[in-house]
Amino acid sequence: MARTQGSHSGITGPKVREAALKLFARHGFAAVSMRQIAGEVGVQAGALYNYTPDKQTLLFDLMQTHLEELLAAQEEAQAGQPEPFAALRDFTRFHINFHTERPEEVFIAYMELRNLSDENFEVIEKLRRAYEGRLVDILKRGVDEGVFTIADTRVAAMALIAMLNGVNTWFREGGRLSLAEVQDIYWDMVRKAVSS
Amino acid sequence: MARTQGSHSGITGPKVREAALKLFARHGFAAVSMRQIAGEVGVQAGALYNYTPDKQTLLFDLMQTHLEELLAAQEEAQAGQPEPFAALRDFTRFHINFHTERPEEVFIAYMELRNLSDENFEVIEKLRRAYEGRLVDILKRGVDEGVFTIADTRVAAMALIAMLNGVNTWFREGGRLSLAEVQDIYWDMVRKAVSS
DNA sequence: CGTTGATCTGAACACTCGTTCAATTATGCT
DNA sequence: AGCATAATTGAACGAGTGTTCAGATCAACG
Repeated sequence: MARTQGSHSGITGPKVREAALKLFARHGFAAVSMRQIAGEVGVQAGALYNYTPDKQTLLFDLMQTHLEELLAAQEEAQAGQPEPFAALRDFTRFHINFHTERPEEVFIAYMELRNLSDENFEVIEKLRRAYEGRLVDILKRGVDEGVFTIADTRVAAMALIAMLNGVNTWFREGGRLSLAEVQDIYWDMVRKAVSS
Repeated sequence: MARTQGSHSGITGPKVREAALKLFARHGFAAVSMRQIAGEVGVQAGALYNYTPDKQTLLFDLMQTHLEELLAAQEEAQAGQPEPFAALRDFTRFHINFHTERPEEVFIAYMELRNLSDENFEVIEKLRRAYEGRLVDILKRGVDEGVFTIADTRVAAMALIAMLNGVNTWFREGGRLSLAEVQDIYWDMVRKAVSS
């Protein structure tokens, strides 16, 4: 056997990314073999190399795509909100919404940084910092306009993002709280944390 | 060659744990081989099995020791502080202090949970929840006494711990901010987040 | 000083790993 | 219908995996 019936890069390609995403998130990059990914796709290991030059690049592509989508979505959600208070509220809700919708991507993007090569790490780190910068900008504007009271803008941004990321460790759709309730609870804490 | 000069379980034992700690934190459990650990200790791989029944137990022991020390240290730091406000302040400072002092242990305890067997995971998870419970208790007392205003105690505890854990991702001794300054900045945010 | 038990080596076992590639078959265009 | 090319197989490569264990050597105690 060689080329199989119905095989098409437009079908197998996404399948490979989905399988890698699922398995990397569940077991970790280093613990997942190319043969496992191939098995999940329904193909032999060799076939994966039509879709990625190597295992590491497969991981990198997943991370890069995720972070670029994050930045694009955030830009759209925030589009032209000049008021710092409303901007921070929107950022909080957007962050929770986007991250709970993509638990696997988020998990990988935070857990597998050390499995990236130096060059790949730099690219990802730059994207991560860009997102962080969006929040820093909002906080700075709020401080300038006297709306927020913050001891250290940079630290506050890190603290708030860490807090919001925490949602992913426990939130499950259909649990005790709805997503809207969670968003309200966190916005309440964020709001108070930057108030006087 | 066989037994080497100066070899002693009282020396090699701790060396093995230190090497495993360092390497697991740096490269991840799955990416570190027993031969690498042995190399770091200055011994052949087989000798490690005088100190652990297998690789997984080595990881488990590191996590368990860390969490038990965390619980013990927290208990001492908090000893008989009845006032919720002061208790929360002490908890915040203690948490930051303890975690920045042990970045490797903390990193492993959060990143390598999925490499634990089911039974080992349960043990670690119970310890983690016990620590979380300490904060929940403080928050509940504060709410009962009317000192804190919190929408959801459980969620607030998760959010605050996530926020405090975030310190470890960026704080470096000798950087722009001293540990005391960081503690003050975070306490300020924690305090406001649970206020009315 | 001799002996016992603790400690380590070095080789071996049975797999698994990421990656490559010639051969083979299906698809899509002319 | 014929042909180029896209997609996949299956075997192979060399290297590395956790773990076991007989045999060798050292430390400590009587």
